[in-house]
Amino acid sequence: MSATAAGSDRRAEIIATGARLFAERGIAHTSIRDIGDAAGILGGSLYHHFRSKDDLVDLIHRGSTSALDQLYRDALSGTDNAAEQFVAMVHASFEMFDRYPEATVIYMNDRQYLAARPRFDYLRTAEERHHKLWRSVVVRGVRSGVFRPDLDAELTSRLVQDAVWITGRRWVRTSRARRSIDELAGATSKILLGGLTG
Amino acid sequence: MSATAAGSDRRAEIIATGARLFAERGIAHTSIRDIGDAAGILGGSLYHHFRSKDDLVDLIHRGSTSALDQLYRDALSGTDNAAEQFVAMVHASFEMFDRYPEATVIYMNDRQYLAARPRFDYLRTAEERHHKLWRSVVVRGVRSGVFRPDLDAELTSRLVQDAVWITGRRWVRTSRARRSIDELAGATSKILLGGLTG
DNA sequence: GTCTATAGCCCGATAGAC
DNA sequence: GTCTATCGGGCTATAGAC
Repeated sequence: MSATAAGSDRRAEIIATGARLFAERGIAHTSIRDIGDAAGILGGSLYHHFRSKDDLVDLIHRGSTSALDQLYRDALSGTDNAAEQFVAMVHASFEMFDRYPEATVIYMNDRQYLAARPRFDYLRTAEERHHKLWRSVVVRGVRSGVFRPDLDAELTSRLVQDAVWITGRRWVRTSRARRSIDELAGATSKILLGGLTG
Repeated sequence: MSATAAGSDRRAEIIATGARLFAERGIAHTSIRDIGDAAGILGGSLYHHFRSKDDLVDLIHRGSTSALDQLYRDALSGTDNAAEQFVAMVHASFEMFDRYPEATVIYMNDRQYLAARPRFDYLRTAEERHHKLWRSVVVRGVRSGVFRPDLDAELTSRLVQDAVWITGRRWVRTSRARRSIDELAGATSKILLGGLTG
């Protein structure tokens, strides 16, 4: 249906505009009118395409969490060695940052906005689901003797997960053009892995 | 003067209430009326104590940056060994998180709010000033052979500074009672330092 | 599908009584 | 020093014309 297709194009364009502005200025500081202005449409008219501002926020994040689930699954299934799994998890994370840069930045910057709304609970549960994976790699590494025996699994896994995400945010915002994700993932995993094996 | 002293007490009480609410819910999501309710006063009456909401935000952060300057100065002056300086910098950071927990959390969560207002430029310049210190330790460590030679100074120093702060935020919010700052700083610096010397 | 126009709400801040 | 009362403005979202 051509009407639907044309509608989808406009819709996709507006989603992209909203994602860009939300990532640049934050959700709370970007009004519906701002998005309308940037998309060449009046604020009120956006409600023909979306039911609410949060629907738009939701559309930006839908897909990214399940994509990361799949990337982490692949990262863990390739090997049984904890150090190799760790490096693969770092690379998988940066692959996601590269595919969903706006969702990455918005999630990092607007945690409080998202946490205050029950409809975005799926983002928090995804983070906890992924933390269990990071934690399992740390525990396996300690048990198998690949990582140092004195690591606190909870502290270590939180630290590496947080460090990878915050490095990803910085990269998306400041140096995406200058440095490839493989370079960055390699340098990041080398530092963090050295701390676990050292 | 007793009137001034009594006024200062009330003022300090309101600052503490504002700091708590800003840290819990975020600045944008905490209204003047919210602070008034929590302090047992009407919103409008707060303007007898402060000129604006941002004045209150400012009072919460004033002092913490210069205190951190001093802590870092002391950390660096104690030794010339880069590894020891690194551990001292981590400890200094957590000392600051312990002394100014609300300022720490607000700074981490409301970066966008603060970055959008010129009056809070001093927070960003402080972060850059402190980053130069982290970077100098990394560079000194590489040059003196204490750290691995292949470290990218910019990436590494950003990573450790970010990782320390985000770990501090998590600690302030979730486990301040359960774990002392010395324990946490020790575990954190051990992991990060291992990545630099590994 | 986009427009005009506005309802309804919350916000920061102010004026003046007590 | 706190109150009552309110101004002026921005916001999300809606109703109905075109």
